[in-house]
Amino acid sequence: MLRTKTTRSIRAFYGRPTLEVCRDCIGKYIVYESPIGRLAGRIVEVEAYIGESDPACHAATGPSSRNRHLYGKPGTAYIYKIYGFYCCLNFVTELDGFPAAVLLRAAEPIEGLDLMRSNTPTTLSNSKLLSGPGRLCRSFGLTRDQSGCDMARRDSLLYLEDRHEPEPRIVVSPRIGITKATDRLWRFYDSGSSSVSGPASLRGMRTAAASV
DNA sequence: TATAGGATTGCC
DNA sequence: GCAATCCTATAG
Repeated sequence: MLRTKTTRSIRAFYGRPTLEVCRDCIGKYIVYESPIGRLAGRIVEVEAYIGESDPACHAATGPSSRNRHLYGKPGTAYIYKIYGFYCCLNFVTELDGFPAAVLLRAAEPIEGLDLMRSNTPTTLSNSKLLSGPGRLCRSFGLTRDQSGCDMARRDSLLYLEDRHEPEPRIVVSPRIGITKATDRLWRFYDSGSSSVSGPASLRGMRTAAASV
């Protein structure tokens, strides 16, 4: 990653096994050069959704108008609306045509906190502005209008950035908020971050942290 | 065309 | 604990 590299090499970052991409995302930055200014957050929690054989993946029932971006090139943003209120941001992984993605669930606000607050009237503390997939999109001002954008392009307004910081302590757990395939340990988070989403019982250090 | 439910959040 | 609110998938 990412900005100093070519579109081809950025594409290669996304075009790998989803669980590897998940692990590599923790501690990286999600940046959005939004209409009202530059926003950035340090990613602390993601989940993997992998293929039509994953019952919890939106591609579980095959291609449709809703999930078509999942079948696009790695690095493609896939943003959908949930519960009629919120949006969730994913980016596509693996091979072009294979439906898999990483869901961004939480980040620590780094740049543009005032802009985030202007996007979302809220009483949340700073550390919680991007804590949860709905909050992340709301504070960033991301909607389905940005779905399908190519985050691997060097001129993309939405992209990942590597600030070459030490790798954080990464913990894995079952995915949360779903009812199917809850046995898969496809959620990854930085156990040292106060911005991880979910109840406290799902944010702490685990002794049985598996590796990818 | 009708209806059920969802990768959530915030307030009662 | 539950309502809010809308889009999609599925059934009729």
